[in-house]
Amino acid sequence: MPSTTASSNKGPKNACVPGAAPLAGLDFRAPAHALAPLLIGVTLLVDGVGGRIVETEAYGDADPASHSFRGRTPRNAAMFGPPGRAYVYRSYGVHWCLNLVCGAEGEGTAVLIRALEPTHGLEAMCARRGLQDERLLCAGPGRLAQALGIDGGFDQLPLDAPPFALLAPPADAPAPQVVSGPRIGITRAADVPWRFGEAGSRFLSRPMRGTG
DNA sequence: CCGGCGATCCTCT
DNA sequence: GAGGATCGCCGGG
Repeated sequence: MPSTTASSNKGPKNACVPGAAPLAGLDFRAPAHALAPLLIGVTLLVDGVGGRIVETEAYGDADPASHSFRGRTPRNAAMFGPPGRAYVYRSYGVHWCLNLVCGAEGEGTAVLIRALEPTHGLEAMCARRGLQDERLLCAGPGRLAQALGIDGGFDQLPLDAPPFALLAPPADAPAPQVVSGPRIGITRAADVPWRFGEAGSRFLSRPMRGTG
């Protein structure tokens, strides 16, 4: 169904940018705790490889668990830049982890992508991970970064252009049931229920215990 | 199935 | 100089 009334001012901001990848209709100016559950069910691709987001965590303004809590540093600079870009950091000196910067510019908020249901480029992901087991390909922030080939060179890259792509779920797809619970692997603000996941998904990094 | 620990490196105290 | 927004392996129950 071609629309002759083309682009209204309600459309995505990047709708007319040549070469721009879709942003799945998401508004990255939203606060992290509001955006994080909306990302469940969205497909995340890097160079066409990736899957459906099934687990996220919000890291907010004045959040003691956030890398941005003690102010801007060289490592977390991406968090204080414009929303809609990547923040990639190295964890435990070994793993890379991907965040999507959101909120107001300079606020220092982001959403950590914790798990994907693999859907695109299974062969490439298995090769990078050295695994056959589909369930473990992207079940964790370090695992999914390895599967998608994400490293420090992806820090600060915009999410609305290659190699990144964010695809909204099909219009006829049932909305995923999203549950929340405490975030994983942190010591401060450990009770804040800012971990979000698709209920019943077998691709989570760990089972969701929390309430819906 | 579960808990413990080493890897590995950079950041901030 | 300590400690991670982690992972995978090892050992024991």
